[in-house]
Amino acid sequence: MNKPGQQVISRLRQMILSGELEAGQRLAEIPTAEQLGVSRTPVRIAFRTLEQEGLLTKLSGRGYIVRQVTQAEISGAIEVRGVLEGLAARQAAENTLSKAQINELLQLLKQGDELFAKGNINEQDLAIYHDMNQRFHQIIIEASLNPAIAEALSRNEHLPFASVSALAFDRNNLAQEYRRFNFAHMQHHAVFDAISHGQGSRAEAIMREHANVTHSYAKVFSQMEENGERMHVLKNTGS
Amino acid sequence: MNKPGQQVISRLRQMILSGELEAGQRLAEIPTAEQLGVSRTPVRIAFRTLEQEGLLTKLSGRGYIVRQVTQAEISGAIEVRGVLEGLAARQAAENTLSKAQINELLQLLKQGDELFAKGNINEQDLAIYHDMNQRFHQIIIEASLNPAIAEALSRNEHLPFASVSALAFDRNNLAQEYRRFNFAHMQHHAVFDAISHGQGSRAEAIMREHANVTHSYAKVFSQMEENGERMHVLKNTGS
DNA sequence: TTTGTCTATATTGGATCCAATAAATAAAAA
DNA sequence: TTTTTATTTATTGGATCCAATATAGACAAA
Repeated sequence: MNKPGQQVISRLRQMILSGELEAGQRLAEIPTAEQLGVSRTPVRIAFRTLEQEGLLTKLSGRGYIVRQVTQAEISGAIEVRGVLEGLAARQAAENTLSKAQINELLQLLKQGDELFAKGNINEQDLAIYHDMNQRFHQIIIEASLNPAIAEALSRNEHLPFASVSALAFDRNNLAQEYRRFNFAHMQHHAVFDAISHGQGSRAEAIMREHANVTHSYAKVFSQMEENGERMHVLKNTGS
Repeated sequence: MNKPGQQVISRLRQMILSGELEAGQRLAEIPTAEQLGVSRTPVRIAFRTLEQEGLLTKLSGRGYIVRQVTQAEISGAIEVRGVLEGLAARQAAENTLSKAQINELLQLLKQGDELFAKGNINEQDLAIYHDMNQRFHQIIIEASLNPAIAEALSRNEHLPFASVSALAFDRNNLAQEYRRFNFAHMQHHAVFDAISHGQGSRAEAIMREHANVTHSYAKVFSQMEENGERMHVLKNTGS
């Protein structure tokens, strides 16, 4: 539970995902152990774990380095996410949603509708949308009854935009964000409709296109960061 | 390189993949360390590594257990493989194959053609086909220029049939296997043709169906094993 | 015979130490 | 001044030990 080993893994993962440990930074066992106040053993195990998660790269004799993430890597991961979530939607359509799943999806869709019914959106709304969005996607993945999808998606959790829980928005242009997320939410409706009617190909196509919206946004994000502008990313950074 | 740690990981992985350590079997640090002639430290790290690879499941106070693999898990993983390799073929079609890639693919296609030109097939031929098949798929994944695909596929390497390098055949019915692999190889031709002509959707559809051939075969495999019949699986078991 | 409690055993997680290896720095030679 | 060699420092991998925790077995009571 609260053993130092698990805490070391979680802490380091959080430090990497939050940017506290920047890409390119070198980490070694002894200094890290001192910094975290533990012996080397849990740090050694944490490093290997995070290496396997794709967050660290091992140097040959000088510790580990926080992985640089390339734009091509992010772009490719969004494509992978698109096909995997598309497959999840297809398989969910081929299965029968449970009553509980239907009810929860309807509840989430209604929750989203209420956000957009106001005609505008603020950051608090977007945090709510984020949670609703995440749960909506999770249910579909669960409804696929295919553990390999969640497994394959888990490899993207550390990449900006490619994580199923990631949500990026431009805080300086909330009117545009309102329209964009409203569109995305209407895609949620369409996916649910397709799944409910057992329309696998339709569900898959919508869900793949749903991920492509993130794709174009990742490019805008890169340009804004080059221009020194800031974009806000909402995602989970916990273990 | 040949440090005990790496050897322990490789050795255990091989023992699991070969069936020497059977699904459901329990492993603990101390007896395993004794058996392999090392201290507990590399065994501890190996267990965690293999847990992250999906080969072991941790018990709460009694070591690890070799993971049981369900038929649904295999089936789902083959689906995932289909969409990922389909995406790879699509992206390869959207990129430009290098001269070297084209030449190697042509060489591999020719090699396969020669196998089938004889009008029959034996186990030695199938071993050659296996290597040719594996390399063919690898090139397409490389040509996609999308590292996330290989990354996501790597999660399936331990599952029967879902690994890109797996090739199953019924050694008691080589005439049927001849026809089946001939068909699969003609799909290779079709995929190459689609990619060469930049036909992304066509390439993706063929490749997805190509994986589905494995799908139906995995079901036949289950029935044969229940009937006590043996089916031969060619795949890589190395690290 | 069954259930509860206590004890013994098995097992893991972490700390510490030692040896091997890699990298950085200093000193010597060209 | 530059290059090569030697030395020092940093770092990792593995071994061993200790403490904590979980599990199994033995024993007593109902």
